[in-house]
Amino acid sequence: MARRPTIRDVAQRAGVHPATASRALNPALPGRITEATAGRVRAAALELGYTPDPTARSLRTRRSGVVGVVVPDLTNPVLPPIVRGVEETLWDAGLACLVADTDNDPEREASAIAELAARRCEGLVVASATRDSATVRALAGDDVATVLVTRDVPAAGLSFVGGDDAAGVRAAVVHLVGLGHRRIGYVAGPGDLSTTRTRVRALRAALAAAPGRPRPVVRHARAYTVTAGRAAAARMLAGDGDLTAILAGNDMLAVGVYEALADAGLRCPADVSVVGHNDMPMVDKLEPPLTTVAIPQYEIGVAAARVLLGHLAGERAPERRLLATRLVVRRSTAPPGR
Amino acid sequence: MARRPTIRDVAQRAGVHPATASRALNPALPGRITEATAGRVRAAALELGYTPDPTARSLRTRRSGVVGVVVPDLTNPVLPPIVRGVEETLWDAGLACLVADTDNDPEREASAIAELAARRCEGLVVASATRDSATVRALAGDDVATVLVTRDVPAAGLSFVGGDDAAGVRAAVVHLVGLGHRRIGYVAGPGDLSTTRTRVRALRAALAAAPGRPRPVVRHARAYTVTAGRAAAARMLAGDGDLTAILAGNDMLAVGVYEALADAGLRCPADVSVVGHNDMPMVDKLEPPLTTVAIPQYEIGVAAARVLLGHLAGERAPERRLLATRLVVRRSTAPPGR
DNA sequence: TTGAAAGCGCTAACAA
DNA sequence: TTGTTAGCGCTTTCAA
Repeated sequence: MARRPTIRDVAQRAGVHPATASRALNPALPGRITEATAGRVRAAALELGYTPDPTARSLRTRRSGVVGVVVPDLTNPVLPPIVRGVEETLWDAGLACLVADTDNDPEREASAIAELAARRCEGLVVASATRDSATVRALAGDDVATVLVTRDVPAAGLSFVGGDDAAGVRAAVVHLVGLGHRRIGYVAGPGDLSTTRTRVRALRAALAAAPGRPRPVVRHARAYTVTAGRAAAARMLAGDGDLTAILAGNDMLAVGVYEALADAGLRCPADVSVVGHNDMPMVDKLEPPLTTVAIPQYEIGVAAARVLLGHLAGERAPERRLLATRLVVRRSTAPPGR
Repeated sequence: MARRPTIRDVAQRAGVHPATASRALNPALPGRITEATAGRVRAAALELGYTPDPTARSLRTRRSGVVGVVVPDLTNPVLPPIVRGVEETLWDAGLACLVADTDNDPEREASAIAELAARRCEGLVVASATRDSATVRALAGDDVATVLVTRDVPAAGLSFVGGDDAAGVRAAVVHLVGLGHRRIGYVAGPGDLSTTRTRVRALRAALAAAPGRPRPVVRHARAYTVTAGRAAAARMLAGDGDLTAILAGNDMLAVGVYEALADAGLRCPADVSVVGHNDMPMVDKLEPPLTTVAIPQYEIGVAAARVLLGHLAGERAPERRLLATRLVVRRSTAPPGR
């Protein structure tokens, strides 16, 4: 027998009907089977090295056992830990992950999601959504289980899992204000991402609540990249030269801020303190090591997978989970004017 | 019609037989179709929003359209660019990627590959292989198309794509020797990985060819991680205190070397020069910026995907592709004894 | 060029 | 508890 064994081969060998063999190998199916026959079937399956054909099973059960994972850019160090959390959790639940990278391109997001739907993914984990993504919003109408990660789409009625960014930014501001800073700038990411909005809003609120109500100075970078951060920080330093601290929308931008400071002949933290967001790998090795808002990346991935599993199990109501963030103080922040 | 349209719906609407509709929508199939009927079928498909069910198609054609990608640890910054190269190239060829992370665990590698095989992956891209992986070696006997990436399994008769590490290490040694270094240490990775072997062998050969034939000092780290690198470098410094330069098996280890030097009160590059391998993201932001052997990560991924596509197209002979590496000189290397 | 019939491997529904 | 029948949606073979 050169070809792979089928359930019929197993059944024949065990002297039972294919349907019986199927039930014996799959206890979840309706119909109790004698332990005796079940044993014979299992033995036959083992001897033949039988593994069920997932394609045939999918066709019959209408369940593919596959989940789509859509990421904006796997090269961004924040994402791999999240993807790992998703992947490991789903894998343990018997689901495999089809990963698609959109390169932050809405068109590629649309085609990726279409292709994943065409492949009959049972669920979708989407980390690439812009706030106004029509593609993602359309998912809410579909019956496909969906969880947004990190990047939310307001009012889409979809589940969302991310870090509690507002609390993180608040802690960062409290930290800086406590050190004595009153002139604080914020290098934000692109405005079409929910993360940016959330963080900027939290910044404004935190400053409004701080002693002396420092005026928020906000500049948007064109992307969450080092070069974009450098450019935005340079503009900020040119416009508001008296800043003593700069928060960055994420760690990539923070590295850009470092570069802009160096360009301007300013030292960190002696002249300007810097705070990042995400605590991505390696930022503790920068000079100076970066103070940043740590988000539980792996746990976010795990939580997203769990929420998705809930939807696949029949839970219809969308869920929002904000996981605790934590300010990690390193050497990029210090009292001003030293 | 709440349910998705099938080929029968399309056929009915176009007034033809399902088989005809199938042929009309899939020109590659045998049997020429009149442009007139083909047009009607296409129109019907468009109106109904028909997309073929990949599951049913797979069952019939025995092709899943899915490729498995097995990585040792997505969190390692070298891998994401490679995975992106693989994923984008395969996606453009109409293949989707199932990604599995083994966490550097041979057992998980075995179960991942088994599961991917059970899911009828048409091909496999394996970046997790240890030199003696029985699981991977068994793939050579199977008929499943396989490409090893970065980590080879000698004599397995499988295709391999990676960087030209030997040339890279040679260039690094030439660079150090040119600066005047004669006492050079090598912090190697685990010995069960082909990358480690290749790089260590290249180091020995390069030193043997250098003026004065410097004696190679090699210590193995237990894993390609910062902490393991730090420990190995500490042992090395304790044993051979007169080293003026240390090459590291990869950039993670190099960061560990930085830490061990700091622990020992030594400065880089004033006291000891350091060279890494891979040029992973952010190592140019370390203090000092790391001199390292750059491997074309994304291109390696693309090349691996291309080789796999070749196998899927019928090419049986295994292929070996070593992509050019390049020494990137930054500030972690300088003449000795300053 | 098109239609008819069959079947990929599995499991759901029903019957015994 | 087990067997029978049928069919998931598609494509392939064969016949017209």
